[in-house]
Amino acid sequence: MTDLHQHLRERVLAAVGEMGLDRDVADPLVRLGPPKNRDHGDVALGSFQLAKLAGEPPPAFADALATKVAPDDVIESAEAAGPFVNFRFRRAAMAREVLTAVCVDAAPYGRAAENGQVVCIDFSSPNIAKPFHIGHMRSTVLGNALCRIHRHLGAKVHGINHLGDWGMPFAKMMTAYMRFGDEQALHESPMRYMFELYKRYGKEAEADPALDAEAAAHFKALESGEDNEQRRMWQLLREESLQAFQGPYGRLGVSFDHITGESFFEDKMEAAMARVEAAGVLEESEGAEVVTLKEQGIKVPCLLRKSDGTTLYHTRDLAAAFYREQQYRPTRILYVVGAEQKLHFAQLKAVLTKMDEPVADAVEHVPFGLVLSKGPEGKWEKFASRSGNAVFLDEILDEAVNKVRQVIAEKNPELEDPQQVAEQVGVSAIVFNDLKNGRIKDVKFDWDAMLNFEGETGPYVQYACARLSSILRKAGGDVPDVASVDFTHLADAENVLLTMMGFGAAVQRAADQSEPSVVTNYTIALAGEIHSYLVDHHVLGADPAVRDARLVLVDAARKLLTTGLHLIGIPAPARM
RNA sequence: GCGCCCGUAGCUCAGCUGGAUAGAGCAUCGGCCUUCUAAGCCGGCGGUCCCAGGUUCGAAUCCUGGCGGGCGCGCCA
Repeated sequence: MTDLHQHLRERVLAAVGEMGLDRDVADPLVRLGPPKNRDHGDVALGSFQLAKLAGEPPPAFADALATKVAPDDVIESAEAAGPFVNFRFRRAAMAREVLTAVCVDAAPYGRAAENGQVVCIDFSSPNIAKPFHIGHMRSTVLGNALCRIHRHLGAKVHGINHLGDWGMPFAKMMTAYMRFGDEQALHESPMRYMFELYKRYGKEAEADPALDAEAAAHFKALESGEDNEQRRMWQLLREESLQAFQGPYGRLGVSFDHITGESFFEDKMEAAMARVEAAGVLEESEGAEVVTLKEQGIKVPCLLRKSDGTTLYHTRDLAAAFYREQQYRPTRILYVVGAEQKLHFAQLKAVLTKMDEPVADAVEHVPFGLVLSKGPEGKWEKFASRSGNAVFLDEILDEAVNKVRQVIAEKNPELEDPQQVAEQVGVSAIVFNDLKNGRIKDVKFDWDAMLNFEGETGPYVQYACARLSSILRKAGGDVPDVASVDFTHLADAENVLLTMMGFGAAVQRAADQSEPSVVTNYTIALAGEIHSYLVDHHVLGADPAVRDARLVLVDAARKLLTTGLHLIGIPAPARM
């Protein structure tokens, strides 16, 4: 909440108090929000519930409330409109509040002070025995954005890459490599080659079921902890793939605080199992060790040890939860993992609950939809890496970057370092597209839409930043001191200012709902206001006092847009 | 079969947790470059908010029941 909103809220509460309502009772009913239509005012209050409390008809109550909130140096007007009260801030006050706060980097526009929250974010976590394809991108970019958003709000964030470097998928890759692998080919192009092995294994295992048994045996040998061939194989493949993954991570601007894959918990699983057993919830079933969860409302039990004695995904996630709790003391642990694994995380949380472990409350699955591609009949269908039509992320990014390069050649041929800008804009277009819609929605991977850089796209927002940067550059680089600005000159920038004031609320909502798209859409809205404003408000040609005020506005808008983009992992080039 | 998710303009989606006349972008049609980047701006067209009940002063939003699509349901992750 901005200072202006805080002030308004105080005034409304005082007025409501004068009207005979108990302040504490009324407090939660004072819900100030943006009005349906901006023409109505800056902030609206539906007085239905307050009126009910006062025993008056809403329109009469709204009328009385509006007269009680007299104008002051912040509030310009309060007008009743039927059961609603519409408030307007003084334009100069809005400009002062926003521009000053942005300028000194104060919260909620700038990064907040430590707030005591500790948030673990388990994201990306790819199965490194598979190629890094488009499907891996969602968790990666969503998690990266959530890390940045929580950090901005003052949380201590632990971004964790819980690599899938253990278990059966890895064992299958080992088996394929040990049967028909070639070290030379592996070194040449690890990701491509492993994808070939992956496909070949799938094909051969279909014809020869013995392959899966072999893989299971290899996994058992690996998990024995002995220094054997399997372990050396595991090490080799793990290093190669991890290396190969650095490419995509680098291009996406993603980094991790901890890369602790499933294998990291190899020596921590027995302790975890002992803890489950000590809690008295472990049962034997058909030769396996399970925790039944009927009383938690989940029909299927959670398997923690297979009948051949080896561990499972759940075992490692459980060990990881204990480890994170003891190591980081998190208030929240977010698992940014596809919606198809909902049951898995419900089980994980239920097991911890049944064990009476407090960390259960921190566990929070952040599910997201699938990536779909257009099928032959125009129907949206799942990307299937198994059938071998997986699209490598690098190819997608390259295609977008190439398209951007063309656009640059066409629109801004004199741009220096077009290659770097193309990379920044092209990769962002793909990332932005992924973060634009609510995460639970399936992403429709539509080349035409993604390579169109007009409208609600990453380039659209970056373009706004570039235009602002250009103005500042042409002004000579010196932005006037905020303290010297006559804010009355910015009355015509009310739409920009109002939108800027919504920044904090957007970031907060994104964090609360684990929904980066709120920030993405915010950047679109602000960029739109800026584009509109710049059309008929020239900065450099204006009278000195107006010019100074507008320069400060431009500088603040650029800062805020840059921050917004940064929060979703996207750079803001100064020229494009 | 059971559980969960989704259903809003031709297409892709918002809709701030129940409020005012349901909003954007794309596509389409029309207008705007002698001044800071036209990857832009302004306007037109376009709606049975899947259907039927219910709760409420008020429902796209909450509840029940359908329909359509998707995902999941013990030794994979």
